[in-house]
Amino acid sequence: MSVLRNSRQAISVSDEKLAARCARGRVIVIDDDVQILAALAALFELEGYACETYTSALAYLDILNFPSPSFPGPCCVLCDIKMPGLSGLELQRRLASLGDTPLLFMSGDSGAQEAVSAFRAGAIDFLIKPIDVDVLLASINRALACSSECQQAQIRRDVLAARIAMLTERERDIARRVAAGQTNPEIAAKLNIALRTVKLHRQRALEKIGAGGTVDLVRIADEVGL
Amino acid sequence: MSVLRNSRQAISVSDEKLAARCARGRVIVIDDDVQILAALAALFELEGYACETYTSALAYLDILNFPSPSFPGPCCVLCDIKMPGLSGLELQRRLASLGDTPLLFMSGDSGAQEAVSAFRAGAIDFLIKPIDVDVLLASINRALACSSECQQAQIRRDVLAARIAMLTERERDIARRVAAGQTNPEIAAKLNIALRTVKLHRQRALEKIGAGGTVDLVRIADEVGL
DNA sequence: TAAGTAATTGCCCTTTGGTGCAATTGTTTT
DNA sequence: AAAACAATTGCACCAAAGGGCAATTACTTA
Repeated sequence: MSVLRNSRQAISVSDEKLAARCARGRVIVIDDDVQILAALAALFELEGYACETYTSALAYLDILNFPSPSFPGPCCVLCDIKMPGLSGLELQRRLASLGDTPLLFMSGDSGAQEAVSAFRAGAIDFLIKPIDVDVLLASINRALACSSECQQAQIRRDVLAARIAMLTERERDIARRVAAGQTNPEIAAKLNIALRTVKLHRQRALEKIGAGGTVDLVRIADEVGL
Repeated sequence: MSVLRNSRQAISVSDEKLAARCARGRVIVIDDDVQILAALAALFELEGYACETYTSALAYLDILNFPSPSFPGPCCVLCDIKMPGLSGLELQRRLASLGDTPLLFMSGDSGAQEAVSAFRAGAIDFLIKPIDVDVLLASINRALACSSECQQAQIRRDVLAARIAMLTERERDIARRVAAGQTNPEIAAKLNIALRTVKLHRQRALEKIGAGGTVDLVRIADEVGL
């Protein structure tokens, strides 16, 4: 039932459907039990999500090393905590430095200690087997919603950061001062340059950043820094 | 060893020391085992924190109902999860609606389920007995630091909210529009009032809010709303 | 009823912000 | 060396922001 997909596969005719599913949400399931993988994959696909399955944490990490073009959309990882090779908690440590994909754990007979470690390290949820389907789906929904938000915010930050990167040193400096509330004459005095020069840099900075006015600039400065 | 303190007690000569301890951090310990309470209280007092102990969740909630003047400072609750009467998780539910005091749980033989429930409901940590003293203190430190941050932010928001509450409807409306980037002439046109009037309200709003300029107003508006 | 508060407006003046036009200088890239 | 980019400045003009002064109107409160 379950189809193992990785992002390296060639573009095929089924990609349209896959893209649609990915847009809704992509669930990455990692478990050494193939039966469970199959069952979960079937469940998630039935719910309209895209699903990728891996039989080990390493297999998943391998895929991540190929920054292949994947369909956009929210994404979360559902991972068994007890697996041969890399355990779930170890995977979590390695993922932490990479991105901000929400991580959910599944556990059979683990004690409280593992759950605590998982949450401390930032896990978004910890599901104890036997897992209720509704609870699982609700949890996955939360995780995907969280991922979606993060991604949107990240995209916005990236766009703005790219624009800010286009500023020259002078422009950035003056934009910073403007965002700090300094007036043009004040800035001119501080930098020992002509008022006209300040105005010019200020204007250029606003243009490059794409801020409609000073008010926008302040918000952008507070959001992504300058 | 441990001294049970509640905020209703009369001001006494030892209050200076207590105030100093509270400023460093106040740990509220709830456990039905008096031995443990005594030991923890001794530990925390030794570390320079103020410590209040309660033998049941209800006893603590009772105290909260008397909004008595307490010394300011960061504060956290360390609570056994398994207690007669109100359990730790039930206490958590009731506290959630009250304030944002960080909550830490202690647990002897609880399963993962309780830890998961605690974290889902926002617990800041979950300590499994036997508890390592260093781990405990580190966790308490995190919680108090968190509390401190929250309190500072809350105070700031309260101050600003109080100022904003002094605005008249007109002033608030115009401040909103200014924060949204509208110019005085635009606002005047929208509201069908004279430019001079807009300027006056704008000026008054900035004064009352205590914003040095438009830049400040934008930040305040984004932080506490208008 | 008198005082106080809030909203309103006009006139006038200064400071800031926003731009166009034109030009100079130094550095970097092709 | 020519072209391109960044920083700089002067002059002039207009729009917007910030206030001072004075006055009117409507509504609420002591």
